Amino acid sequence: MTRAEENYIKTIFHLGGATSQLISTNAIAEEMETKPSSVTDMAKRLADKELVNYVKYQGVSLTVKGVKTALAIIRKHRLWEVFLVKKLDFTWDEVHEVAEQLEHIKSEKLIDQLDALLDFPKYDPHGDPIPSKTGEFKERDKQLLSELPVHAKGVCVGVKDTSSAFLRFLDKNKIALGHTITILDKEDFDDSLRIQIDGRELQISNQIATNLYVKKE
Amino acid sequence: MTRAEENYIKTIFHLGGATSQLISTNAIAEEMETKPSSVTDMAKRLADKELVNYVKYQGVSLTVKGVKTALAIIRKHRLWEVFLVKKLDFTWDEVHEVAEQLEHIKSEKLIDQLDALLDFPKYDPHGDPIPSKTGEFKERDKQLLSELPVHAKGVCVGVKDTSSAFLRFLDKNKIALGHTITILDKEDFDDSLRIQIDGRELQISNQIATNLYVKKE
DNA sequence: AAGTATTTTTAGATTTGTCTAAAATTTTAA
DNA sequence: TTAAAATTTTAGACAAATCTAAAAATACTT
Ligand SMILES: [Mn+2]
Ligand SMILES: [Mn+2]
Ligand SMILES: [Mn+2]
Ligand SMILES: [Mn+2]
Repeated sequence: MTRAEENYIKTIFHLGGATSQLISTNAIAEEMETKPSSVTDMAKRLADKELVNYVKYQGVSLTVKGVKTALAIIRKHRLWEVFLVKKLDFTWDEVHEVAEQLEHIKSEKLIDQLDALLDFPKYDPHGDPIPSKTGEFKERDKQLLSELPVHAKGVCVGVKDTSSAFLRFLDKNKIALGHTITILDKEDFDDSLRIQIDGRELQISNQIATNLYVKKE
Repeated sequence: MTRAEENYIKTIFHLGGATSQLISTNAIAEEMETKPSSVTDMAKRLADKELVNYVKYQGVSLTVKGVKTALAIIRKHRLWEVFLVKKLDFTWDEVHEVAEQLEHIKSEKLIDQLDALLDFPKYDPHGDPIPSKTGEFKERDKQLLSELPVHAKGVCVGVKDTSSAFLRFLDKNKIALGHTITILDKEDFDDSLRIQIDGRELQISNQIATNLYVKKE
């Protein structure tokens, strides 16, 4: 598989998962910052290789083979992200770009040994689950902080927005995965929240609360 | 720089080093298992980018910029090889293929941190020197085992042939870098050697002796 | 249900990197 | 110093991946 093919497969998985729902040419083009005509060309190529089901004018969905491929790439991407943070002192806003390159390295032994070196991590630095070698993959039980009622308590387990800007904002405010958050108050006017985290009190906007995943407890 | 360009630069360095000696189209094609016409095309592209001096019908040599590029790639290749052996339990005959992929990953921080993680190694698993961040690069003081006189003693510091077959042969016979070798006897007929290594006595062919580097002591 | 807007595909072009076959140049050897 | 041999370049083609512009199909709206 070429790098371009792998990137398309990953994007299709990202947009549609393992479902048979057809993903539109336009949606893929948008996500990959390319043109719909390029997507059509690739859709045909991937269909030839039996990685996607392609229905003309309707879109594509991953085949079983396509899903397996996507999970293998995602596994590599997330393991590399863990490596960069745990072993090479990268911050969680720096890892994605490099992992985008490393995920295409072809060596089964490399990824198995990396997994072992990192002690078989279950989640990547952004809280996303790492598929097992055989493609096992379960989303964590989580919800957006904004969905929690007042006085509820939850552990921070992930981020929805993975942009550098958002991640650095969280760093600056010392909000990290693993911390427990209690909702002290909700402002009806703008849906902002007063929260307690790590002994501190903090006022956060709705935009923040709709991009932080917590596990209710 | 594209991956193909990087591979050409690396090959040209491999064949001609930093000298201004012109490397022929044919030699490059042979080394890269491609066709001379493809090499000509690439020679022009690299000349446009001022990475090589290209003299029509004569060959190419690296510019200063080209040498700098080559050393950066070689640095990455060799650091990754050390990583694979030291951190991921690869054997020295398995690393090259994967390092050929990893050497093209673009991230300055990645390679600097890797260097630190490995404790700033000076040599790769095959005894080849690792260029510094600034491109400092000195060949080690070494000679072929076959060039040593009878009764001389030397420390094994590198291999000339880096094929899997040769490296596994050395493993099988417990000949590793760092071991001290004493030449007990030389057979005139076939230039085979009787050597002492690690307390053992061993008979090795001239083919082995002309592919093992030692540092005389 | 027809007409308009949107989406998707096709057709044709471009870039990178490769190839084969033929032409040009250089090297070797009589 | 020519002729033959070897090397190198050119010309033209091809595959992958992309683009633009135009045509075709689908979706929306009145
Ligand atoms: Mn990522
Ligand atoms: Mn991630
Ligand atoms: Mn190598
Ligand atoms: Mn090496």
